[in-house]
Amino acid sequence: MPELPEVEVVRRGLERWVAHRTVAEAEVLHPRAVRRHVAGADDFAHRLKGHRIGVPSRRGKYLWLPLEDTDQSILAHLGMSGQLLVQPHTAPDEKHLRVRVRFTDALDTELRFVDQRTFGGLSLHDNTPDGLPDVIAHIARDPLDEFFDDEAFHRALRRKRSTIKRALLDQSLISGVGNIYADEALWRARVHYERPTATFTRPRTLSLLGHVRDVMNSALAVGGTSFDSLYVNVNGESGYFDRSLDAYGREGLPCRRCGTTIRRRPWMNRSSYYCPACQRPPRITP
DNA sequence: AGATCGCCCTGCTTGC
DNA sequence: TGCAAGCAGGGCGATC
Repeated sequence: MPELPEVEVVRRGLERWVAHRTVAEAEVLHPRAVRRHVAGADDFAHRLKGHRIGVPSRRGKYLWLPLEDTDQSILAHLGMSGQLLVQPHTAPDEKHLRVRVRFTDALDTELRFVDQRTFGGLSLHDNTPDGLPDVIAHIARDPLDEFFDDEAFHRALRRKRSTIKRALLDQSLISGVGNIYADEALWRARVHYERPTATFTRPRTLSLLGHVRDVMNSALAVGGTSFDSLYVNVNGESGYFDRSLDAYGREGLPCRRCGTTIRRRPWMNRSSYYCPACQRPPRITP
């Protein structure tokens, strides 16, 4: 499941292998992969043709490739299973290949969007004056963004009548955090996933943000080592970092801090993993 | 109007 | 053994 660290690894790969190349031709093999491009697959392909790719950017789990000499960008979201791969022309088509982009230069590689579950996709959008695609203007800055405002995040938490994990997954409050890194950061911060956001003190918020950043930076460091010149990204899963997870996916295993058995609880049609001793449930108020 | 729910999608795993 | 249910889950539109 690509979250911020995995998407950043992809962005870096694109910067190295795709930036500054000119599109010769784009081919959409599955219309659902470009469903956010309202004008349709043919329009998407047509508009890419002949344009040079700029330096890729990222916010949260979204990344985009500016089209030079236009005021537009190719927006990409990997969803659950999406991959952006740089492959030799001769590599056989992947089973779930959705979009192919060929370039005008003599390099023997092309860009491929491969996505089994098709939750992800590519689309073309106008940029806002800030240079980000207009359709993601509502996505908050992510915790690795130098302009992320910790104080504003704390105030937003205090205003909300919600619980902390919902807030961490709310991409309009803080972006880039998914189910895995939410559980990991909460475990590190010793906070239960259902703690009401209104109970957060400033030190607790800042501590949690610190753990969010720590776990993402650790994952990013490991993701970098799995980089391969053929593959722009990792493998679409958690990369090598899954070996370092302390909570997510560890139901029935001992907490690495206190030895108590890690629990899994159904939550919002997914799962929350936590240590019942380190992460005490909030007191129920009548 | 903010919070919550349901749907989209496929392949692997689990259980009867 | 075979089939079906369960599970993975981000984001967005609909609903309360």
